Amino acid sequence: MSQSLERGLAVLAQLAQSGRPGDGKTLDELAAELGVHKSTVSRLLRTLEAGHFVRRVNTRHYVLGSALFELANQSLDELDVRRVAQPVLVDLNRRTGHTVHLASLEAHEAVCIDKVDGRHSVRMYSRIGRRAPVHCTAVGKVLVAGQPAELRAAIAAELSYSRKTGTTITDAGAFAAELSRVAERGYAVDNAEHEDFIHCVAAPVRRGDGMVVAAISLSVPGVLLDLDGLLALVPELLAAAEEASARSGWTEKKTNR
Amino acid sequence: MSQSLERGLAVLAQLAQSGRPGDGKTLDELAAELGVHKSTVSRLLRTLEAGHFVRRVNTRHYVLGSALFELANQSLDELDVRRVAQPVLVDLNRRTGHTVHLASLEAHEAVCIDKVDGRHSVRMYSRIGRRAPVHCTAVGKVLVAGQPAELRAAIAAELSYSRKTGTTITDAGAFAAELSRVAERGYAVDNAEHEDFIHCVAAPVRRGDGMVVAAISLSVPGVLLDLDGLLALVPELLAAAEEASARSGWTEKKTNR
DNA sequence: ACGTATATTGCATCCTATGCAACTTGGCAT
DNA sequence: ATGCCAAGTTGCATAGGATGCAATATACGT
Repeated sequence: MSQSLERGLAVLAQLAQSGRPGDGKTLDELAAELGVHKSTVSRLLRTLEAGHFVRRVNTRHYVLGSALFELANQSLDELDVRRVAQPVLVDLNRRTGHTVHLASLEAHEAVCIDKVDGRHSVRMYSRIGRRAPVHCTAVGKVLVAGQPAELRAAIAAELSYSRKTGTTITDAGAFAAELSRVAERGYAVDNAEHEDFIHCVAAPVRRGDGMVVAAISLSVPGVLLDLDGLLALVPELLAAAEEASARSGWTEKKTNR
Repeated sequence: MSQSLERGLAVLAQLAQSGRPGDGKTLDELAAELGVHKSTVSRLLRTLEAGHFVRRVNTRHYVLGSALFELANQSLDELDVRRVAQPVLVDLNRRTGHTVHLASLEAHEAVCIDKVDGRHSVRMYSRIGRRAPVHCTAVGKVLVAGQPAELRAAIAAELSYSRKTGTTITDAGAFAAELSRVAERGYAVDNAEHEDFIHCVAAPVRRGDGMVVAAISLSVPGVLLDLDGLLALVPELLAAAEEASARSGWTEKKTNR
């Protein structure tokens, strides 16, 4: 393990949590937060600045720099499924007015790779790049349900099933049963299992060989639309997921599951 | 300067240029490209993987991971000017059908911080996070023209005025004259100075105290719309920039320039 | 099952990263 | 304009981490 690389990445993570957007952090603040000497932080910042990962906004404050944005966006833009799905997400958002996500599986977590905010100003956990647990999110259930049996078992064995709300699934048996329901009806539901008061439904996006490579979801707080109201939107969600799948090369007659 | 941090960042940069989207690179490939031993790369990857900056897509290939996307997007989302300007960009894009950018100044370069693609499928240099020279881009000219005289002079002195196309400004005197024109008419033009066949117009976005903090641009290839056609859209661009400025707290009567 | 390619790890060594202290620079109050 | 103090930078000695090599382990293709 590379200690100074770890420290450099920790500097980036601290700068991302500035709390004072645009203002950044001073060298002394970073040193205190990371528990290393300010001369060490000064040298790390020098390296990060040279590579445009960090920049100084005045003599005293540091913020994240454009190299980070460029690497991240370049990589996201190259994700085929994200590119082909984007017009579908925008359209679903336009028609329903609610927050739409696209997520993919990374090891045993769901990662948000695109997001279109709903008409209403709603604060949610999700953010592009952010990982979420698969046992209690609609996208997570869809992604795991869509993997080969062996991989599903391996993932299920690795999960910690931590409780997030009163309705969270907290054991492997209940999770397996839920995955069966997801496979059977072709979509998943998150009944405020991950975040209190937030309901989601998600459906799979397949690529040419039928494999589930992403999940599209609709998320909405219960105060705006109750669960029954959200379930009424499932046909539109399924249609959007099929459209995104078609654009990824999938045709329905290939489905064997 | 921190050598192993530099190497770790170089790994990230190499992975961003995979050339085979989604497929990633092997340990041996990275070692060859970076000129270091594969055991060194193995340890760097171990550290990057632990922090989710990198992930393995099978036993042999590495791709950029979600931590990068999360840091980048978290930070971009916190940029006030980007957040308030976004609906304005989307609206300008809807009304004109062309590619709209939002850029800010980072040292003596323009950085794209938001982008809405035009209706036509057009390949352009710009990408969120990517830096561009200020002497031959419309956003660059607007950003520099909008800085205090002392900073303008310092920036102008630092530029290398490298030629990009047949119409690029290549000396300081011509650049200063161009900045005067920009200040006088309130917008800038890029007459294929940065990229052949691509024309742009840009206008300033101000914050509450009148400082220019960003620039909005409209970009279009000459085959879709000639320069005269693009100039006819300047009133809509100016209106959009004023709307974005208003949302950033600027009111017109504060302008002294 | 076997051969080969690729990845990982133990180890010795070199060299880098570190903290400390001194020095420099910048901001602020007077 | 000046002085004081806070913050940032740098020289240096040292500790320890990063490195490459070689051996070993793992994975893939036939």
